[in-house]
Amino acid sequence: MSDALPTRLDPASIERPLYERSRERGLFHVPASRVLADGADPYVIVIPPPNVTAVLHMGHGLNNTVQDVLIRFERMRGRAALWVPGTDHAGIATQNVVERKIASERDGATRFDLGREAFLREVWDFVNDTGGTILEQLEAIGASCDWERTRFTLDPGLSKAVREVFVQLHERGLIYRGEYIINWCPRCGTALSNEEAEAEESEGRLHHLRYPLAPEAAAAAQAAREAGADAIERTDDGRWTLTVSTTRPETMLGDTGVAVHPADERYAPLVGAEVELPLAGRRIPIVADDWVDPEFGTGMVKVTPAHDPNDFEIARRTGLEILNVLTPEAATNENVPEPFRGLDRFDARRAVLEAFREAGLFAGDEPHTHAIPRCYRCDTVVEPRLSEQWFVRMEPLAEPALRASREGTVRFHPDRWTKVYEEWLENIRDWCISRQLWWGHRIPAWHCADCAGITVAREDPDACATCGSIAIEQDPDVLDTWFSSWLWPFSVFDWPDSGDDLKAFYPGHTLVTAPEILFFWVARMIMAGYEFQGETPFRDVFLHGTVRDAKGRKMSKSLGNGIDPIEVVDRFGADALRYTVLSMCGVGTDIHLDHEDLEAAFAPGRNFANKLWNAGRFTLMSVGEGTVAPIAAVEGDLRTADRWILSRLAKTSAGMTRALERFRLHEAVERAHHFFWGDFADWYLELVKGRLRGEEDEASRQAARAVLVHVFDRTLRLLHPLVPFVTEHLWDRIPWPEGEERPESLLVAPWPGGDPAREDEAAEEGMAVFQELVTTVRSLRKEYGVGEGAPVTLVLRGADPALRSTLEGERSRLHQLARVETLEFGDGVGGGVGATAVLSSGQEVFLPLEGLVDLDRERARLAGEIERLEGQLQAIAKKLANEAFVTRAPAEVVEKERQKESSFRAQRDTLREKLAILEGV
RNA sequence: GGGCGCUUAGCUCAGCUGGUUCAGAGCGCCUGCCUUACAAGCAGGAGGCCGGGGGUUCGAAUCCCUCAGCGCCCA
Repeated sequence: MSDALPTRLDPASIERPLYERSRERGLFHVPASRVLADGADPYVIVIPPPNVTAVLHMGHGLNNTVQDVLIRFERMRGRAALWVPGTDHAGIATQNVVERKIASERDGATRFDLGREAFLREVWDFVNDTGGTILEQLEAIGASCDWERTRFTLDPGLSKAVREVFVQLHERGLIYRGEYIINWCPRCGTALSNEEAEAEESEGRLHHLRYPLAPEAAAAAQAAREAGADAIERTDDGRWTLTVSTTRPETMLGDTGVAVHPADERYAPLVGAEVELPLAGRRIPIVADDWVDPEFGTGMVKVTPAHDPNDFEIARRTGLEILNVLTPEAATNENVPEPFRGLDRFDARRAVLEAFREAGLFAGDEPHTHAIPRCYRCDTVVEPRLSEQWFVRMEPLAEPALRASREGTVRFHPDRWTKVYEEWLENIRDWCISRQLWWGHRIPAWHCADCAGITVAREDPDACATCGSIAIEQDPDVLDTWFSSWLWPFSVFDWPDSGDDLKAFYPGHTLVTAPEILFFWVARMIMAGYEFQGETPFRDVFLHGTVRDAKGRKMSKSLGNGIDPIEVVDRFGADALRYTVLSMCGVGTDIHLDHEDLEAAFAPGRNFANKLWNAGRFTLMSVGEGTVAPIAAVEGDLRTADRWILSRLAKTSAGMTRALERFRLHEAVERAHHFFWGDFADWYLELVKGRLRGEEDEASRQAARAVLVHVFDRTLRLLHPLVPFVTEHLWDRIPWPEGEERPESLLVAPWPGGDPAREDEAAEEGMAVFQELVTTVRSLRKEYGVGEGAPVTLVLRGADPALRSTLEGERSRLHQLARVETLEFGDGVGGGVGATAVLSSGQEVFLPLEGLVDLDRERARLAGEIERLEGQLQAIAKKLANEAFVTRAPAEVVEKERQKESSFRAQRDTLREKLAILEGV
């Protein structure tokens, strides 16, 4: 394959075909037999399933790029690397979308107008039409998922798993049904779990309301007042009142009591007395309960058992009545007096406050910042509501999950999430799993009309398990979507059927996700893993940051600050997208991308891919068509530069391996970049140009070709997980060393782990001197405006014989890299007018530039340098004079300081002498 | 209220187990280059009390305490 490559990479023309080819070759697919029969070491990632109706955003882009890097890395390391893709049915979200669609298409029709069956057909049609979109989009960014294993949480197999789990938990007594205060979204019309009700800080008001005490409580009120109860007051008309505070005044319509702390002596006389609840015209008792905080507010709280979880508990303990005053839509219901009936909760709030003002019972209000829970799907303010729901008892499930992190079986990266995870589990609360939706897994429980018994079964029952009646009806509710997601690590492998896939691929290895769903999903998966498989679903949890815009705001549809990854891929290529986000993917840090300037935002990736492309072009062109020898065959002809680049390669390979193993993707990218761009392209390619052109002997040319091919091959392997497309395109075109077997594809070419035997300190030191010399000459030339094309003479003084002979051999390289026309050596410090600098080892670098060098400027420059060195020397002298340092610091550290001192001194002395000479001119 | 994290160049961030000519990278900026792979590039440069204060240590951007500012999670 020697088709000429254009000077610019055109990602659009190469990416898709390469992806299709790899897929067709079956490189993404991992059959269980790879593990069970061939004994390959499995490496398994299950995708965090995106919502089936979602379209790809940058969060997905980052998340899946990270997973793909890990999968490609482990695949190259020879493991059976399996990445299972799929989607989540996303109960509320999907149902909302389809409900809106129906409403707009059919004149405001609701799902109730259609009926359950017809509505579900609509949803399925919608999902079947649009459901595959996001997975196809993943292909565009290069995700090497095993597409033969794509799963959907509503697939028959996964639905079977959900049902099995429900039944098993029910059998174990871990699922129960009961009436409790749950989080209710009045807009979605369903219960939510605690995790789905997201608290949001907001500025509200705390209202103080006066409740009159019943007349017969006057004496008790008097006593309380005397006991220091400031909240007990007498109004102008002689009535006694108490004051309570609330942020939700409308709930007072459902108050059934007022509570004080039992040990609060101020209110002791009032316990048992009654209050005349304003507006409602009811009498409610004052009760004592430990939950009340005497320090907070007045120390008296109104109790609204049907609309507050704490109040509900108080009512249970003290026997207060429970009165529901809101409809499912959060409007006031028939349990409130006529004037307040049928009002939306916020209208009711205003009406109640107004009524209190009119009655003279309003005791003022004040600004109050508090956390208001909102529905995580539609942002509506969640209403605590008394409702009969299904719950999972979580404490027994949490125990092994907690132990897993404490014992290090599951590790979080970054580590600080461990504590967050453990604290959540330590304070675990039961999980409300029923949802009043239609889209999802219907709860496998049947209610009997005759005996009220509930039948929970794996197969749909014909009769009540308790009384045998056939008057049974399935529970109308569906399960929380997360109730299927938490089974994902094994339900994708056909559990509860125990087939080869489960044997081969469970437990998995790495989970890659965002911290937002640590509780929702990650913790629950671990719990389910232990409960149903007896072991953790994965060992490592990598939690990456959030993608934000240039101002640090989270990307969102409503802000319009999102970036469409597909647009990025179309314009700059998947490689550019991947490289860019990876280069910013520091452990635990968010990623900032400017949505208003995609060109700038993705420049790092685009530039890198293009640079690689061009380095590849050059390599392929210069190596040419002839046979290439393996490295071993040219060992005797290797030059310092060859040994140097092989040494750098070895260190880079080892470093990248370590970085990827530790999920330090940003570091892997940085090492790759430094090696490829800084060492390989900037220096090695420049250094071998002449040899490749045949400016030296044939052996040197063949050695250069061999090293170039070898190093470039390994470089492409190292870069492949990061930028899979451009690397594969180039790799396909590399000539292969004679006698070596070419891997089937770059995707499965063995990962270069680093060869310690190739690390070569002598070569690195030699190159360092050469590089310093070149850089110094370039810098001096620039300082005095010697044009880049203009040749110059270099006088190097004080070089030892070894360096001298090395540089003798590099004359042409010095010419090429720094336009050094003539190289002269000398001893001592030279006279003459020109530009001077010193190498770190003290040799004088002198460019005779009569006429170009401004002597005053040169003197000032040298003086400045001398001053800088003096400063360094003083600092070191101080250190070395410190006996504590010399005796207590490790010997090699002290030795290093001594070396630095002698180096600085040599540099300074040379410059001083030079300056003295110039001052005499 | 409880917990966690962050603060290093104009911007976004590295800097691991305290010690390398330790203060770095990318982007941006300045100067010069269309050099036979690459102007999406090359060469050279400017730019920082490592948030403030205190401590531990022979030695602190790095460890500890404290203050300030910002952010996140839980109640």
